[in-house]
Amino acid sequence: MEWRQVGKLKSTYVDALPELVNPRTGRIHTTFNQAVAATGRLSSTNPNMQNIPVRSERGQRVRDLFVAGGPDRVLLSADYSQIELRVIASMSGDAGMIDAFLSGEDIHAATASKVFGVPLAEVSREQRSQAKTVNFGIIYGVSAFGLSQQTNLSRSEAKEVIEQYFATYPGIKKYIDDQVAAARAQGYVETLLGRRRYLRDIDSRNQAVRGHSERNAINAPIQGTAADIVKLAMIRIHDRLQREGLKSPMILQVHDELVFDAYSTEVESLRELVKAEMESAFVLKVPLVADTGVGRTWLKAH
DNA sequence: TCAATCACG
DNA sequence: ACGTACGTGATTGAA
Repeated sequence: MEWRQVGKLKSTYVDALPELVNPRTGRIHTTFNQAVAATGRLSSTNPNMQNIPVRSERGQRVRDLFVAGGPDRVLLSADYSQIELRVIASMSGDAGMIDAFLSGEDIHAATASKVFGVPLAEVSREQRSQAKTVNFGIIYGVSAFGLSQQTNLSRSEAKEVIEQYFATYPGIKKYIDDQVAAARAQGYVETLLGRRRYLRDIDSRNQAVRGHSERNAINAPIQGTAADIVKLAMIRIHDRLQREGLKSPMILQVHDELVFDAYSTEVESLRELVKAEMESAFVLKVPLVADTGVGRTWLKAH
């Protein structure tokens, strides 16, 4: 497994990326596709700059190779905190999840506290980790089987955790049922901004095919609304950079993160501008929060 | 050309 | 009885 990890990093990144450096600019120039992903996300090719390693230690050494454009510059990274969970909280109107975000709670710990019925301060690492897995799973339409595969919970335990989750956040259960019903009635679901995903297999007699379509009905409005919001923020940031005469370019989008090649002289005003535009790009029933970081490398900007 | 694998959010 | 968590792109090796 270690051999495979090293081989992946070498062939896909260490060997391939230097070949893609433009001799004129000395930089790598990706292409962003705006009409590929079914949810409205961007995708990135030749090379894919949205899957640069970061999770493993060896992966972090690769990400550390991406540097600012000159000695007078730094990379500024700004990323949305929990944007998809905030979107489902808002779209579903679930009072408990909305309250958790309004109070600025650690959403995974808050979920664990409610689902497992323990005080917030007594949530164990294991409980928080399981709650985090459920929170992510819910966005994808996970089943008890899927959750049991993803955790060390048995199937029956996973079933109970999901039931407790829906008892804690009844609005989320309703959101899921409503989106699947909307897909059946209309043949599509849509984001808060009206982007549609058509689901032609929603009535399939093949339950695996139909199940896939139902999970798309659950997930697409969430992932798609988040994508819409990020795009709005990008447009507004670009406008303000131009209007206010800032010269630091926006160079990357990684779904919930924007990266800028910032001139050191501009970095503080840029940071304020970017954070403000990301957090006000669209008004939900919960706050949008964007965290920023600055560093000489992409890794260190986090 | 395709499936399997693995990198990311 | 059946199938089982969303969205992508690049590389590899076999057909």
